Amino acid sequence: MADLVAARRARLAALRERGVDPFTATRYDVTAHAAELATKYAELPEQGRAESETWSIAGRIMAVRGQGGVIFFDLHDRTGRFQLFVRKNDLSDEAFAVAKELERGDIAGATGFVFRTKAGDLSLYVRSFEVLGKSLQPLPDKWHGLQDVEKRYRRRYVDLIVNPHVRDVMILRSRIVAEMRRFIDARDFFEVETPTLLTIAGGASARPFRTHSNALDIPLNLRIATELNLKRLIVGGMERVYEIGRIFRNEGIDATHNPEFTMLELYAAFWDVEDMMRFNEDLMAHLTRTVHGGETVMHGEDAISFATPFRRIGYLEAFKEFAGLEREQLLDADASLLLLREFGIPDSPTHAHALDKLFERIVEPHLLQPTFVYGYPVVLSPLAKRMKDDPELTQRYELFAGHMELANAFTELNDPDDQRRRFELQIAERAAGDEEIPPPDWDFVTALEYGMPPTAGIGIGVDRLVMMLTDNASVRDVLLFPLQRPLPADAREDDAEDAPPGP
RNA sequence: GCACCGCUAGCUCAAUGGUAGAGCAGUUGACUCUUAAUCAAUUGGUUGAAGGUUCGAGUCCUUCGCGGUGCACCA
Repeated sequence: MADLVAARRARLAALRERGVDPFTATRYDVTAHAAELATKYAELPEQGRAESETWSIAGRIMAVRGQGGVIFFDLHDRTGRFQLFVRKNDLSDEAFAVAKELERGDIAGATGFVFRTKAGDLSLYVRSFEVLGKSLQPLPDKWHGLQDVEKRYRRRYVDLIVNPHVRDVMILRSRIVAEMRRFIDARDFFEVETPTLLTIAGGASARPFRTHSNALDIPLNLRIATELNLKRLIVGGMERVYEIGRIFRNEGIDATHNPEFTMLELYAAFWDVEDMMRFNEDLMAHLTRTVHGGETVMHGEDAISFATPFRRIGYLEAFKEFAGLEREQLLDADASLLLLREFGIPDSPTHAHALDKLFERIVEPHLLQPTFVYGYPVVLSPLAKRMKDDPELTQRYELFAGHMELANAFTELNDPDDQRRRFELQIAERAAGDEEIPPPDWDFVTALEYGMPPTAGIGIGVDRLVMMLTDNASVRDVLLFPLQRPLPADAREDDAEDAPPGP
């Protein structure tokens, strides 16, 4: 290890002796990228030379193939690979000597013209080049890349350098979020930013991360949802708002849960849940079409079609269809607890909790193709408006695909008295031992007392959506820097500061 | 939190309880159209950590660390 770094430092010294210091370089005038050149010169004939056009390309050297008087380099930039061809006879002795010092991992820029080699490969015939940076660490195997998942997550930069697929996924994620914004902005929504630091973290059910404000000397929580603040903006008359923001939940970490994740929440005054369902369908279809390139998405072994309209099934109807269960068995708290035993599921502290467990066991396994499940019981939906003709259910749906929950939407409850009663019920549930129920946010009830227009809202888990559209089974593979336990040597901040990585 | 699996050279991987190895990378040399370049030579190890069993441990046992998967948890 130390030897490999020492060898690279020796190369650095050799470059400096020749008057080339890789770390003094500042800017490089890039006039072309690898993929552009490949497209532009795709028709260049065998042995062709486009000498009249000069290009400058820059990136990381990922392979060096010395051949005596000529050297081939594989240069990688953000668009892909391009080969550089350096010939001793066409450079000064000094410049060729510098080229010979370049190694895998170094950053370089090269200027020249495009030609086709005898082997038929497009390459840049290098007239001049510049060393733009030096790599002092050895890169992983050029053929196998970096396989060790722990190292991939801890040193994502190395993963990105050697595993092109990782970069592709992250670029696709960026495009998904961009397309999402474009689609929403075209429908006259305001993008807003609400606080992540809150005295009461409400709007969902999850344990929050706790922190402390020195200035105010008060405890604070990181938000677990953006819901309540966004609805305050609806009360305030902003009518259509959304936020794509980071949410923090102090809970378990597994293939589909990271403590911090990204959620889109969007609210539209004067819409109801049916409007939202159509919006949701159109958004999903738009994303699969523009970003994924087709309506059908592979999910492991399964093909999932996002062609609209999606399947719709009632919440109670689903239980009936998949397990023959009746309304009373679910909506009665005691009966639902009996069902848990029947299905061999551990006891639940609350009715709401029991229904979630039953849904997960009985219904979710059937939800491969995109499906709206609508009409959630009011006990599960403290912020949703009741159905007009069935007040035990709410105007709420969740969208599932690939057995994963992708979206949750409802017509928002805007009756302050009903909202107050539901918060009071939650106090009881919290007291009954469900630590994930947040304390009530009474100011939100006050906001509703000022009057909120009828409104529909939706939450979409961006990470899971990206998982779906990139066929990744783990949320860590769609996050650039998934949370990892620090290594023992780095666990104590003081020690970490005492021992910087040596030269 | 529980169970199982994994951790060996910079990377990818081998090694019945019996001398820790290969390929790539690196180093030295050859080579003016290579592309996993080739050819010749060559360096490199606290086998995640600490104990234990044994004549002898990468291998068996215990504890610990980190990761992965499953379960539990997670509207």
